[in-house]
Amino acid sequence: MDAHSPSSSNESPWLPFESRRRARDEKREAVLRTAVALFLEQGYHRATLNDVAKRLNITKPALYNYFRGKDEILYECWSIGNELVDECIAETSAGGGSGLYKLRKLTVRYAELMTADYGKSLVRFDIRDLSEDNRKIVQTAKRRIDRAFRDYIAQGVADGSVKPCDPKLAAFAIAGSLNWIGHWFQPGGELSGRAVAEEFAIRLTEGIAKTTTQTTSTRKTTALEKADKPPRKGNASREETSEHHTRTAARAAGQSKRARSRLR
Amino acid sequence: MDAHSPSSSNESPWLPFESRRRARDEKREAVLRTAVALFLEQGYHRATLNDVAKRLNITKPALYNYFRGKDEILYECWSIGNELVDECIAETSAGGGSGLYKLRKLTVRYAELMTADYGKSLVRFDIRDLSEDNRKIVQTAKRRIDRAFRDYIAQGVADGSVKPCDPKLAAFAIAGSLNWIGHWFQPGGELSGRAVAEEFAIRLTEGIAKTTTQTTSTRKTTALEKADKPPRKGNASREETSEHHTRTAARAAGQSKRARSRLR
DNA sequence: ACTATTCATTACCCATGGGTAATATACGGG
DNA sequence: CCCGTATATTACCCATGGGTAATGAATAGT
Repeated sequence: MDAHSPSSSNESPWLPFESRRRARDEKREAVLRTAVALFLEQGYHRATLNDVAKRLNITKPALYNYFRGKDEILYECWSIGNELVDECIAETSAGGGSGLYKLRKLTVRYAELMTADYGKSLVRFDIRDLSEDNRKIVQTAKRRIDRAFRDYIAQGVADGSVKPCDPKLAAFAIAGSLNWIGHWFQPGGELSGRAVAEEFAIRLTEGIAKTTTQTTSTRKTTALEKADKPPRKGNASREETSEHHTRTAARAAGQSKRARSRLR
Repeated sequence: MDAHSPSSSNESPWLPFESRRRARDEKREAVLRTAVALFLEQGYHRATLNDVAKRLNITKPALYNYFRGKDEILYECWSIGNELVDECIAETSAGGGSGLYKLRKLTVRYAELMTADYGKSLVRFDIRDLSEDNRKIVQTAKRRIDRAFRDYIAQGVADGSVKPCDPKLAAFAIAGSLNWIGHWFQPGGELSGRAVAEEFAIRLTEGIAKTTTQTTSTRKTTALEKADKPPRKGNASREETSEHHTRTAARAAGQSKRARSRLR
């Protein structure tokens, strides 16, 4: 599994340190994966830190090596989900296309996020369980997501791909329906997350689209095929911020910007 | 306020008893009104029974004269909301009309419910906070609501008022959007509950309706005007079950069927 | 080998809050 | 006038669970 055995004594003295740091981050993420799953299946208040620890084969105080407290764990779970959404928005905004095209693209991706744990955490967790500071961050982020939907709709109205409507209410209607997926979707059902996402993307946007899509429900192509401007796909401006851990003595310092690894 | 002063000694010995019972029910409902408001604004777990009592100018143990415990209060709040929904469904099913008409009727009413406290309790409260028995009741009721949406859609597909689609997914999409209203709507905003309901009814059904409604958003007529079969309005089969209190010695017996007074 | 750091454990603290017991007050009926 | 019922209060119990202190076992670096 690990490629760094401590056999060769000198040569690359950084690796042990790096591998330690990596191991630590992996454990941190394991805590979050376990926590988000447990918070979702039992609810934040019913799930105890003992439960989380037990599922990881450790004890409660060990968790405090990685997090300041329960609410910080909650926040970090939410934060991962938020990063995933931010990526969706960034990619959608970066790629071109009509307002309708962007709206559908975001809808598909967002819907699929709602079928996975970290996505669900965005809509199932209660903002009031967070600290004052984190709560403000979350509120701001929520507004940003709402803005994305509204902007795409407004853009679609402007460029003619979307029927004239109130972007605010339309965004509420679409996002609400998507958010609700996070409440009812259970993996293992008859529908895969992807299938639900595709279906919802069509259903939710056909009402306001100028170009009426055929909804025969037996279609097997992607939800985006009919959008009026497929963008050139390829390099989508992968900005890699390469945030570095400044881990010093302070145990479990507030490191809300975790290394951008392939989570989930 | 009360018309029953104890001056005249005999004549109508029932009244004092009746008035006591009425007073009791009013207090019970006052508790529920306060509780639902508090549970919504603070969340069930953060809101304590002391908070509820304090807001009523009483103390915590006094609540136990009316309810067995916190979870029962939660259940009763939910139950009132559920009764309101049941009335909507009953009236909608009783009145005639096409599938689309019924779907829109239910959508409008349900949306408006979501803008009020007892309606919100249907979607904001966590089923896992209830006792085993009550949880089963709630789950059954939720399925019944879902069934209503699906039935109307399927009926619409059958009678040609709704485009062919998967009733299950369409119902999820519509109900999800409506349920989400209970999460974001705050009275006192720029939009009234009724306005939101009307707008959503149009927006959510126009995607699957065969008869495309004009969505100019400057329209001021009701959401139902274009439906293809306005039913004869009038006596809508008011079944009054006339449930009676069997209040005996047992303090706060399980009286999940409260007197059907004008709540809210 | 020696030492410092990391990370986990056991044992504990204690605020919170749902729920109960004992008790006081008001009131209707005989 | 007294009693039973209903309803409220004060004072308390105690299980729960987040969080901490003291401590022990690995491991890296010199």
